[in-house]
Amino acid sequence: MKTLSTSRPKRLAFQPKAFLAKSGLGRTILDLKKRQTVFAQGDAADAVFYVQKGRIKLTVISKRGKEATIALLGTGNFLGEECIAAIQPQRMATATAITPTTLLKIERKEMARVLHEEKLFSEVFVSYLLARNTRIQEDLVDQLFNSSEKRLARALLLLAQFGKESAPETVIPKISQETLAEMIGTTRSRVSFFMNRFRKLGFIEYNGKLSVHSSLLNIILHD
Amino acid sequence: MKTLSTSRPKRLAFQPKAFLAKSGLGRTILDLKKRQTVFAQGDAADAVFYVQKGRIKLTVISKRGKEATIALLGTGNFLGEECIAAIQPQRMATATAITPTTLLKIERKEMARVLHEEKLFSEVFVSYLLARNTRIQEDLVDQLFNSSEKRLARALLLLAQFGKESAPETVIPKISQETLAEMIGTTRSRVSFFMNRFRKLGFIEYNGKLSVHSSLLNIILHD
DNA sequence: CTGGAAATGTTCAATATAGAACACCGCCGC
DNA sequence: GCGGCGGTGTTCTATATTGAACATTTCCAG
Repeated sequence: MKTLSTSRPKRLAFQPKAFLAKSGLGRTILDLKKRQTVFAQGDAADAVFYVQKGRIKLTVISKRGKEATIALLGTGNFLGEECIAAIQPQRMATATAITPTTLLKIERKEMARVLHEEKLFSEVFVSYLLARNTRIQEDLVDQLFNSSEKRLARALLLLAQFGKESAPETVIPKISQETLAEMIGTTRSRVSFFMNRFRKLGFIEYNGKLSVHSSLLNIILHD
Repeated sequence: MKTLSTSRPKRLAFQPKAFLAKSGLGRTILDLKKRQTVFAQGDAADAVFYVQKGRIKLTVISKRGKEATIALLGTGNFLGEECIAAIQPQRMATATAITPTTLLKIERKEMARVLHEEKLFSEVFVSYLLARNTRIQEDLVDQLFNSSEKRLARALLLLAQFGKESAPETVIPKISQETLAEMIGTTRSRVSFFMNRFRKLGFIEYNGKLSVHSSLLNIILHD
């Protein structure tokens, strides 16, 4: 029942779609509906995916059946890279579409080949890995330092920026309290509690749509 | 006051020392004493380091002065990779030697060049990034799912394996309860409490040296 | 050897959190 | 309109955790 991570790709002068097409890769295109899964935790891992459009949720399930959301991935993110290095690769998380999504599928071997032969692609991929690294690390630090209230504030702020270039006050795509709880590592009742507190304080608003006042939420987050 | 991460490099047929020497890199060798710092959080980031020998601790400090240990890095690990991708790179953590340590220093530009021109090096580096990624992710999941008691058990198990190939019962290099607390995200008094519980239960022993019975600790960890 | 610093064991009250339980929507299919 | 059913708001109790305080032990430097 837990997690957090809305990875934002670096902006690069790189057209993966065109590139992948040219290099004979990415011939395989997957279209997923909401709630369809790309792969499940424990599956054999033999391909990497690239998010062309849409949103993917990465979740892990514990022995006790608790669920944690490791990351939300959007356009320009890679998925399932773990298969490249490992000897006998297994998916460590379950990937599920949370909106209609288009993916490019790249077979493991192909990925290895392109990584070797295409400098530009390789460079982009390394950048991506570095960015993701720092993102996960930030999430970890957040967990280590902050209370669940602050983690929620941070999660909302990150969601507000997801896909957008910074906007002071943003409408957040529909996301259940249950998922939020999984993202920040707490219970739904706790999320409900804080959401209402934030609302009373005027940090967020929601009837049908959820919108946040980033500047105000930031105050909570930074003390 | 918090964290966790003992990254283990993949074993690869690759002699970084020889390689770096050959490619005209790694001319700069740093020898650090215990407690010396490589770089500090907030510093400008203009070089990557490679651990030749010894141990490095990565820590982050929060606004409130709490400290978290993000990772322990040993032989074969890279350090400060974040400078490669970012536009105006800043060190996100402080790196401190916890044993006498030898590092190879690779200037940012040099790193970029080698990454482009040396396939083998590039491959090793990507592998490293992937391994580190999954390691941090595991730490995050650990935080999201487990209680501080289990996190401590996990930290001890990981320390026992650090550098070694699996050993059922291992002596762990000296590490303070304070650092352990920073690694798993709790207080020292809590660590002390659990350490004594583990000792009473026969999971660990310590007078001068600390040694763990991996199989027993594993039971705690996996329920 | 000796004083002080650092690490450790232990306690305690104040809080935060988990987890389960229940009522209440609001929407949708039929 | 009638059931559901998923998402919410809310409450409550048992635990876990913090954070500070203090005593004791270990470790060194001089």
